[in-house]
Amino acid sequence: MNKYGIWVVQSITYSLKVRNFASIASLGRLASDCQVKDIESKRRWEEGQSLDGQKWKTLEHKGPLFPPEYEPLPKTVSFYYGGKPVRLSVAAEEVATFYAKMLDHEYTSKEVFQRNFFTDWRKEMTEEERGLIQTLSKCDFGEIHGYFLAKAEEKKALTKEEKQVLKEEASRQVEEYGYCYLDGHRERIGNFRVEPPGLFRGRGEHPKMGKLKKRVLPEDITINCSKDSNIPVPPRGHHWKKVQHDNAVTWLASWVENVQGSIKYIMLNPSSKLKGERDWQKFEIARKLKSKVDMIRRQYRADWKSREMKKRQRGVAVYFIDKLALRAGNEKEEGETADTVGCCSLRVEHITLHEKLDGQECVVEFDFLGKDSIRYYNKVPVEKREKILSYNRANRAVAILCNHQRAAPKTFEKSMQLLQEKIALKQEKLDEAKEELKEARNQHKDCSTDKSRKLVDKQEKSVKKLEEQLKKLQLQMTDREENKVIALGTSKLNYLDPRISVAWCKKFGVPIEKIYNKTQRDKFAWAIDMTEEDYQF
DNA sequence: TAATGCACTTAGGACCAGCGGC
DNA sequence: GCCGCTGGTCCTAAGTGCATTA
Repeated sequence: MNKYGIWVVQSITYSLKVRNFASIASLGRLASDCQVKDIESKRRWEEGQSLDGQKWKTLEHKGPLFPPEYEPLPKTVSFYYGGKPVRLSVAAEEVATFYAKMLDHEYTSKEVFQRNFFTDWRKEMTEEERGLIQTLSKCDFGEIHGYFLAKAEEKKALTKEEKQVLKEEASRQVEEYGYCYLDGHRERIGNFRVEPPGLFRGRGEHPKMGKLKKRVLPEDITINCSKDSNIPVPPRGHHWKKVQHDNAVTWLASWVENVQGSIKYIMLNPSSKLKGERDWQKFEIARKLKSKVDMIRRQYRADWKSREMKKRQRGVAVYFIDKLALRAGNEKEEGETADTVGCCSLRVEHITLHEKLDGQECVVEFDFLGKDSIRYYNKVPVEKREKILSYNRANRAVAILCNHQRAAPKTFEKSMQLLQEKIALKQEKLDEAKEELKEARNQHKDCSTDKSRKLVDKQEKSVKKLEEQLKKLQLQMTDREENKVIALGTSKLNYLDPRISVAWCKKFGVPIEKIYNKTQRDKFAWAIDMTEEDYQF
């Protein structure tokens, strides 16, 4: 991700946390209303918080729990190829059962899923099997599928006592493997089981759906624990990939999964001290952000007027994150995951700009797939900027490129001062109008009549009008400031193809008089006459 | 400085137990 | 007793972002 992206991403994290201010504040009130029952337990969260990145002093656990070995199918259950029963090798049969178990799922109807499964399945076959089984459509997993359905039914039909035995066995496993000792506290582990083999189920249109998730062996697993603790014992006949004692991390065991090459971790349960502390810190950051958010909002608004395109883009990105709580949108490797985006990775096709939509002006329509391929669809009215400013910026960019500079006009400071006074006056009027509107609304609420309704309408219009006038003056000020030492005339008259300007005016409904004076219109009469809005340079 | 690695959080969906209605 | 609904838990994919490396 580029520097701009990283800055945005950091800002985003904080602004997303702002979303939680209301709930955090209410929780805070709730907490203060309650008696603190257990000061000891509070201390527990605060004790030993290390500033040097150490996450624990002692860590002891039993290692992860492995899924059961594959149990071959009974002789009576067969896989069929081209209508004939075929006895598969254990490795190929196991992968076939993964597919058979999923037959009811929509996944198996998807071409990508089928292709990935078949490719990976063939890798597990013997030479002889590979020679025989060449087409998925000739494969019949029906009997295997039926076998597993029957097994599920059998499980359902177990007696109460039999179910109790299974439950007790599960509890025993949790007791044995589901806890660790961290700094002397017995803590629940979040996921103490190694993920079982199966077929990868990505979300959305994932290019790797159906690929074989291989069985994880002790030899794949790195154990993390205290040096002086009882080191977890690997299953008989196996050994760990590595045993390390890194207290800068919180995980107990890890391995690399084969489908995406990412690292999987065994970590603590959210109820643990470690996770609780981090959660607490997260909300503390959000609290700090609360005092900065006004400044951030002022900053991104100021950035919209920046001469640098990067800053303007950043300003818009942060504005949308703030307004819509979009995710940051990191870069992703193409073809490796589903095509999903966030704020910074949005593409042109995800956005439609409407001058008017559903009675509102300047509406941005978002339509994209976000995290987990969940569709985001939203129509958002945004703050309007004067189009003339955009034109002048383009003009200015050329002038800067060509170094068309000028001395600041002698009257510049004075005229800016006047403009500032005008803005202040307008702001005052706007404030007054808002007060009057508030008053009118209150009166209408107390005693609702036609007259009071009309008064509210009138005041609303007045506020809107003043807001627009104020915005216009502010834009004028920005434009003048940016133009202070730039001579636009030369580039406008000599370097900018007037047809581009004319087409732009036509496309966006900007009167040509706004950009060309009488002399310029005469000079460019040919362009005004011949150019349509779709003109391409 | 960009790319990559690593560690962590977030979040959707599967699964399961409990419950009420029929 | 069966069935469907609901809510909680578990599982793991899919994000984010800091740290490290090239």
